[in-house]
Amino acid sequence: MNILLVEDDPRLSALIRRGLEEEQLTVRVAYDGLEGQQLALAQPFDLIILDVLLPGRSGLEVLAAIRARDPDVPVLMLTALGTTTDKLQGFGSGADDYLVKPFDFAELVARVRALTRRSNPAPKGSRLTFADLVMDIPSRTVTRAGQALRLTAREFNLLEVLLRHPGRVLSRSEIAEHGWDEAFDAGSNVIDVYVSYLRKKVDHSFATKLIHTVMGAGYVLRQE
Amino acid sequence: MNILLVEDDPRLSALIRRGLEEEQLTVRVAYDGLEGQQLALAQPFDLIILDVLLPGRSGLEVLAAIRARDPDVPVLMLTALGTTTDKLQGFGSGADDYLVKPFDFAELVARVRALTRRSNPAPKGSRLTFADLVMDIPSRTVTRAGQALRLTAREFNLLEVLLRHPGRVLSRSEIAEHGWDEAFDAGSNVIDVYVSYLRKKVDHSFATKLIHTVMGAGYVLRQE
DNA sequence: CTTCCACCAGCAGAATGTTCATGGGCAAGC
DNA sequence: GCTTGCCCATGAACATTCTGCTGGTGGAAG
Repeated sequence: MNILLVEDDPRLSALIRRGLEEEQLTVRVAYDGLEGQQLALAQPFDLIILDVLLPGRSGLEVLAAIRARDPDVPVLMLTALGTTTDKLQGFGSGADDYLVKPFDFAELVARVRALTRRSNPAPKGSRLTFADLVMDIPSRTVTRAGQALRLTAREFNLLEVLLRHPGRVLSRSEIAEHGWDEAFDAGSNVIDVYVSYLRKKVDHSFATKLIHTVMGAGYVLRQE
Repeated sequence: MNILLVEDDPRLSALIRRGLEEEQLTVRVAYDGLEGQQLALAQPFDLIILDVLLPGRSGLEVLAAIRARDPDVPVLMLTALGTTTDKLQGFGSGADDYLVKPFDFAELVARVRALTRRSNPAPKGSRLTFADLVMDIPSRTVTRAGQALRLTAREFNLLEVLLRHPGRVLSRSEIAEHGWDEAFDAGSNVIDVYVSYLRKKVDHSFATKLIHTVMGAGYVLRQE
């Protein structure tokens, strides 16, 4: 995880850098606004921590320049200016969070984590979960409430399709597209049959059912 | 933009609700933890504002339950507990932001905006709303005032047609075109019957009616 | 103000459509 | 040859959709 820290106070920037590196984050430091802006525009970062009061070019100007080019990168403003007006200016320029000095270092880390969490969609494709249902793709195992389920290949594929679109109603043809190979007879009831098999293994021995049918539409993975 | 506010203090929740509604946001309020959790799991929100100290079930427990199901929805914790330990607990449970009471209302709005800004690549056209009626297309769910409605396929189609042309009077043949397939007997009263079904589910148990008849012309979705 | 009539609401039951569960055929792997 | 997984066909159970009808409503004409 790559972080850009723009902070002119060398003592503070060193402190923050060291702390973040202990959290397994990679930190690049810029000591004035211009340098920060150039770095931010030159390479992609996962997060930018930006002081407001900077020599050369204010943090707000830098933020505006960054947002013009990249509206998505998370930016955390970090400054001694704590009035609501200051905060509104920061958010107004496109900041995602605003932390007032002096701050507790643990809180900074927590906010950094919160901002970066979403941008890095956890090792996706390796594990899908819904409620107490857990599917591990590499090992092709599925458990519900910790109890292992023995699924056949088709059943596994079908459940995978459902797990990739939780809460969304999937029509039979959508399911067929993802879980069956090209040739698929629309007049067949294979999908119904496999949903039935799946239910027997996934839902039958549990109180809360997860697989639901929506008449005239298809099937959904839904709680309740 | 749909927001769920979980806050037991009626004065404060009314205040926040009013303020957010002035910002063109739709707000649903829950007054205890259990209600909040049920709502959060029952329908998709763009943002959840969660008090920590709640009767029934603490905000942290509610957050954990939400995160188990939906790791993506932005959650802003809002509480009087302002120590770093409290904040860390909040972030640790999966909060995206943490605001300590008393707070400046403008800052809350700014943080709400910051959190919802990004999350909006919501496939447009995926949700239709009118007054307190919300239709979510992917999950094929419809709620009024947060309460789920069970609609059949036809009823759903019909309501969708109405929701796509709010305030416009739709003739029977226009409705038939969109909600029924080609072959449609003009001499039939099917549409009247389905409007009747819809009314029973959408309007009957609410004071303000949304579906209105325009004699000699058709039907219209209108408030008042 | 009353009458009339096209129009509409709502019901009940028939017709239709959809889904579920099952048994059995077939093919592949052991 | 036996087991296992995959698929099809069938009918029963169920949910939905439609039709036909009765009674009610509202507005224009008298």
